[in-house]
Amino acid sequence: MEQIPSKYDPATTENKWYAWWLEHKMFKSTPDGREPYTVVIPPPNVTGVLHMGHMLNNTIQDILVRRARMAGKNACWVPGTDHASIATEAKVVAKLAAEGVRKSDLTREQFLEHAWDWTRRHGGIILEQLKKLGASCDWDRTCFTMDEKRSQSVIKVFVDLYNKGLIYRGVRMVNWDPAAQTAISDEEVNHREEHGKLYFVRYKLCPPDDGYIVVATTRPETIFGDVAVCIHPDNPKTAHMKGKKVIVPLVNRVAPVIEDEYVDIEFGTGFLKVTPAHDINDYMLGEKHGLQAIDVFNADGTLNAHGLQYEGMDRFAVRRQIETDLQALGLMEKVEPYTNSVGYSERTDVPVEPKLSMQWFLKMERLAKPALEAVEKGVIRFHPAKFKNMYRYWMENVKDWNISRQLWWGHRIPAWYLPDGSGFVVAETADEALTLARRQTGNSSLQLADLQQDGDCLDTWFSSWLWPVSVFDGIDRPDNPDICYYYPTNDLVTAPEIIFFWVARMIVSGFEYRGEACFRNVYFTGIVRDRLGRKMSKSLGNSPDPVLLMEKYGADGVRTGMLLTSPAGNDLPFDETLCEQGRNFNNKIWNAFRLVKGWQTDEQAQQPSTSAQACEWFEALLNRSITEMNNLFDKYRLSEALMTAYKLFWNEFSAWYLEMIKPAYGQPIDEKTRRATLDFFEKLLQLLHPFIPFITEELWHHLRERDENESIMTSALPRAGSLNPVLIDAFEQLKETVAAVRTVRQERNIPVRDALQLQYSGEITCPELLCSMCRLSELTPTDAPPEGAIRFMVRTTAFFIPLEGKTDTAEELRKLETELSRQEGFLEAVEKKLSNERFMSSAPAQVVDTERKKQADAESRIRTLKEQIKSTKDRK
RNA sequence: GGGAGCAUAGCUCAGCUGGUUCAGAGCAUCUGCCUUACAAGCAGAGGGUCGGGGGUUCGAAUCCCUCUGCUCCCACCA
Repeated sequence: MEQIPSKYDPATTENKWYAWWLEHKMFKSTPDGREPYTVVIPPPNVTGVLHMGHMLNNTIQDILVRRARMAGKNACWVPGTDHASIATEAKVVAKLAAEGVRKSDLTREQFLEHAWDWTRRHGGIILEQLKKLGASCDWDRTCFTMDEKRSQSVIKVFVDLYNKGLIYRGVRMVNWDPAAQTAISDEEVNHREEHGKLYFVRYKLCPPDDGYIVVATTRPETIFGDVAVCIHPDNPKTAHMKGKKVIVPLVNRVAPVIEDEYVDIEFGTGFLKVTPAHDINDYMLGEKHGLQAIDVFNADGTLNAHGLQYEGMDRFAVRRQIETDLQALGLMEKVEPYTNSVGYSERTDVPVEPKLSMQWFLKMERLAKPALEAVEKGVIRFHPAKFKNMYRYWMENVKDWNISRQLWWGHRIPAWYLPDGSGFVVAETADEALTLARRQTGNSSLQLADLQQDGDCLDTWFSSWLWPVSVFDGIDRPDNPDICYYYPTNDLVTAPEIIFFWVARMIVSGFEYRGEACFRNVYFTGIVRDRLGRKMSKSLGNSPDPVLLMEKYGADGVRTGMLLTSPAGNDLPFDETLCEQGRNFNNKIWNAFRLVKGWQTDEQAQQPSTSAQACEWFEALLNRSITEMNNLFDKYRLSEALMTAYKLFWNEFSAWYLEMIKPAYGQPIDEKTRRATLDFFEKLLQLLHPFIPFITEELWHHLRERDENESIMTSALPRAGSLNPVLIDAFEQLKETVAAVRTVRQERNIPVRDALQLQYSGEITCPELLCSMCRLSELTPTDAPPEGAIRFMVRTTAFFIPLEGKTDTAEELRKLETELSRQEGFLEAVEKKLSNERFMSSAPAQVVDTERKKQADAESRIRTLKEQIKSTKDRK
């Protein structure tokens, strides 16, 4: 044993076993006769690096996958990455900019070259990091949302949906990201409260009328797009303006005063400037009243020619300048501080600009129906279930999905415009497009060069929404063996933040392309927060580097740390001390192993009765824990399942069981006990393996001889045998008694090596173990407590330790009397209950029985306490 | 503005359809221990009137109402 160090070193073990698992193709899955268990990874950004959220999410997936594998299922965890079009394109643009190259100077092909280069250079790092974590993905199945198969699936789906009449093109007010220069969906906009200003601007009346009205606005820079001023038809304060015209400042455009109930009478001055091109509500007003929409911005957020002398200036610079200029012109009534919420782009974090543009949309109403129903009816279950409400609300009010993005990095929209703007065709390939175009135009001499493919690409989610189907090539080859076997997948583990972006849409596509739900359960993880409760983020710099954490505490340690405190749907307040706790736990296992491994066996030796009892007890306890863990896993309460195993190993197995059966130093152990112990140890390792795969694999191999290709990974999860609650309770009483004796030793400063005599009055359990665990020289029943003994009670049994001279009578008496009055109070309450007729008549018999038992126990305790007090007093 | 949820020991949480596994767990704290598996440890102990108030009931952490304080989602009044 000397050669086994007392500190477990995870680094070598973890690298060794991961390599071994890969080499032995342990994660590989192919369809067979077993029940499949499928998980698809939420594909991380291909050029991203591992953060704490990934750690949590992937640890959970790995636990579920490993457990399913040990439960005899054919477990398949498909890894992959996402091309993340906006984020990646932004990074590439920034990189080029740093080199002095502007995107606009490059052709699409040249830019994509750079993007692919970037992807190849930074791509897949995150997958390597997942391997450090121990992720048991079938790496041969690694997919990328822009690899050939996935791209083909996306295009095929687009064409299919177009042909079904579900995809259309239209001008809409979209959220424009001036930094990324693309439209983004509503879901990609985050609103933030912001302290800004409310400007009160004078609009002169159109001659012959004289004077002016005051309009309140937060965005004076959009004044160039003003085409009307709107009043509420019933507002007496603005009624005098009905039918009049005003002159928009700076541009001197004549604009009518229109009436609409949309205007809030209470707000501002009652006059609302109408800028249909730059505000979603104004846009609706414009539509309703037949107003022109004048777009005053360029794609990058600078003013265009409509902005007159401000042309080329940034929108925020213009806002400041206009404030000054209007003041100079005497057209600024006043400026007030004002708090309103401003939409920010999730990807680039710049304020979003409402902008009119031509986009592609997917009609969602029909598609959403089966997806809504599946969750409502529980075909797909959410954990925790509270997210059902959110989902329902969104699905019932689902809007058409803007699927086009004005980017190059992504799947290019497979639409080709005909010459002369006479329409377009949608097809999977350019050749098919040409054929279609020729047919549509009746012009058989049409050439590919005459067609112009749409320059936009598809929203990233338009590829990831197919993920559970496309990773098995189920779009292109819907009858292939993989998709038929692995689909529907079982569990999806993801963050609630992307329930609409991704989860809902996957469910939609699953029904549309496979006719059934894409998964059975969705486990929503929480957000990883720091000690102060802040979300961990790159910009705050409050996120520890997961790789460094794993180097410091071992992957097993970090996994334990992450899981110890993260019930589904709850945020995880991360603290490095959790990893420390995880590491300590692994070290505990390591040292328990050192003990067990160090024993010599004596083939001849008889099993002591204490060991026999301990074995019987621990087996019962193990069975109970297995049952508990099964229940917890069924409810996806993984933290609690881990805690159950943690306590079983540390508190029961190490602190009690091993102490009970441990032979004296240097003494051999009997074969029967040794075998039972190894068996328990093995089962404990198996129960723990999904949580801490590395150390359990290592020790499983050391525990006994194994075949070369055997792994704990594919060993069968232990099943629960009989529970024997009576035995477990007997041991609980034993443990309470042992603890009580230990307390006496500590309080009286009695060294462990001094044997004690113990007398008792009442029932005791497991006397032999009590003797050995407490180092008793004598254990005898008595009716007459000895003089001057230390006394304590466990349940209804009184114990006495004769220790002349070691007792403090006054203190003893005080304790006894405190306990007596507590017991009397308790008894009083119970008796009150039992004498209450309404209780007796309405409470169930079982409840009444337990009350009676309580009464009897309390009476017995009181009797004993009184006797003790009397004899203590006598002694005095 | 609309909706959902939460509030239990210093911290993170468990407590299922009201009644001894109802006041729990882990960590932290305190007190002893370097007891040949483990000081990344061992043994023991303390700690909460279950956010406030009211109600239903024989009985409420648990059900109802209300107040307070947090969190999240949706909408986006210029």
